[in-house]
Amino acid sequence: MTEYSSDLLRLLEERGYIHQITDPAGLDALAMKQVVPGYIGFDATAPSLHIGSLVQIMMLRRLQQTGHKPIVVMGGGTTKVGDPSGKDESRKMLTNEDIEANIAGIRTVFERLLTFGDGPTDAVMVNNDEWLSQLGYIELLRDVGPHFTINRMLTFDSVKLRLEREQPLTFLEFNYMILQAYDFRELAQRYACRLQMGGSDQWGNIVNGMELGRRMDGSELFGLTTPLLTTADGSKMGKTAAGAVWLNEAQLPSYDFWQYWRNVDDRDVGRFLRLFTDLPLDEIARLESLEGAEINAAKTVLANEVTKLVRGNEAAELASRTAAETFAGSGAGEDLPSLSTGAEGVRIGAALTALGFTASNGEAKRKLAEGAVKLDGEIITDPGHLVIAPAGAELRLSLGKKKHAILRS
RNA sequence: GGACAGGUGGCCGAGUGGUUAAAGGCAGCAGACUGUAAAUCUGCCCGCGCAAGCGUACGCUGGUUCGAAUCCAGCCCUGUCCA
Repeated sequence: MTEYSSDLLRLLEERGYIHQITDPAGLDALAMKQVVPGYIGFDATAPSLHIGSLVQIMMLRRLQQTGHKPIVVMGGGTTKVGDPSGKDESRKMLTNEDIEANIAGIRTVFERLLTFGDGPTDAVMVNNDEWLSQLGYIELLRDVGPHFTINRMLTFDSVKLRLEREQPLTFLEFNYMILQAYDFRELAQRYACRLQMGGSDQWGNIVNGMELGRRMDGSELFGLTTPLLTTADGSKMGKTAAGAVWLNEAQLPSYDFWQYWRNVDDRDVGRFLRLFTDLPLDEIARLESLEGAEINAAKTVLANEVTKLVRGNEAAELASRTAAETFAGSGAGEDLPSLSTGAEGVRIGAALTALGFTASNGEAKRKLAEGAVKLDGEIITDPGHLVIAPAGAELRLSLGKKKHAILRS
């Protein structure tokens, strides 16, 4: 690997963010002599991003940490179209109101991780709907159309895969890459943006944008992608079957967020510490070298640090304390989910479902039969069991080893 | 517009009239073992009901039949080739 002279590329390199750079030497030189405005685009398909986007968010943070300017582009306009990259399924279309609400939700996370403002290295957030919705079709065709050949568009993985798998790819989606290319060019004009970053699946889109900027305005633009983040068992990060690991509290309680990091695969600990925390590298090296059960200490650090960044100090402390009490002692931490049994009590299966531990009463019953359910440490198998928490006292209801809740009257 | 192929449970994929709530795999959950890890083995895996039982389900609508995911008709959707 190349030795970089700029703080930016050195930091990104040593922490494992770099997969490909269009012109490493050129970007390195640029970062040495000026503030580089760089952007990453985010979808506005949900009211929160999930941890699959966290690498990108952290990369903007690194950009700012090394004295450059992060630009967060919310894909309000492109969300209306839908990125076909890496998907076999088309995505459903959203209304303007949905998209607005989603953007407002997503913004909160960025405000924790980046410093916004008007200064030269302050972050800004823009919605690409601002310019995309202004575009006239004829105008777009005339200005941008000549710079794209269908021949080349067909060679991009996002398109090629769909075709090879004989999956539908609509004209609407096919246009996504043009709009994203247009974004880069527009940002270069508006903010003197020189760099677009993204996941490795965005390489084609990024290169298109660079090309478009060069052909239309003669600007020299750069692209940088991160490796596709998979967990050690090979699955894509951020999606569990139980649902995505959301960054916003409203979509996922901080206790669960903390638990996600606490439970990562041993093999992922070092990598994640480098990517998702600000801890110094020598400290990370030490944590990473822990072996056997010792590595649990490193996982706790990981969970604490990431939760602090994304959810704040208070949430991290509470989640961490709750975990210690719940798993080390036999107690029950205050941050556990809780349920009121009322005076009449609740059937134990219904309680499990109400807490979200089981998806249905049927599943709850099966888990009971399997002996997976404990009430205050005692295995309960009777699905008719009525739970009444005595006034002033707490009962601890558990499904398996990891799901715990507090029952109160 | 035409010919052909196809649309099955979260995903992949068998099933071409009855013991089919639907093989098998993946994913997932739980148990054992552990370290709240991985690997391995075991069990579970549509919903409602304490239960007997009931209700839904194989693109949609209708039909044939004692009985349909399976047969027939129309429609919708997707792909391939042709115009």
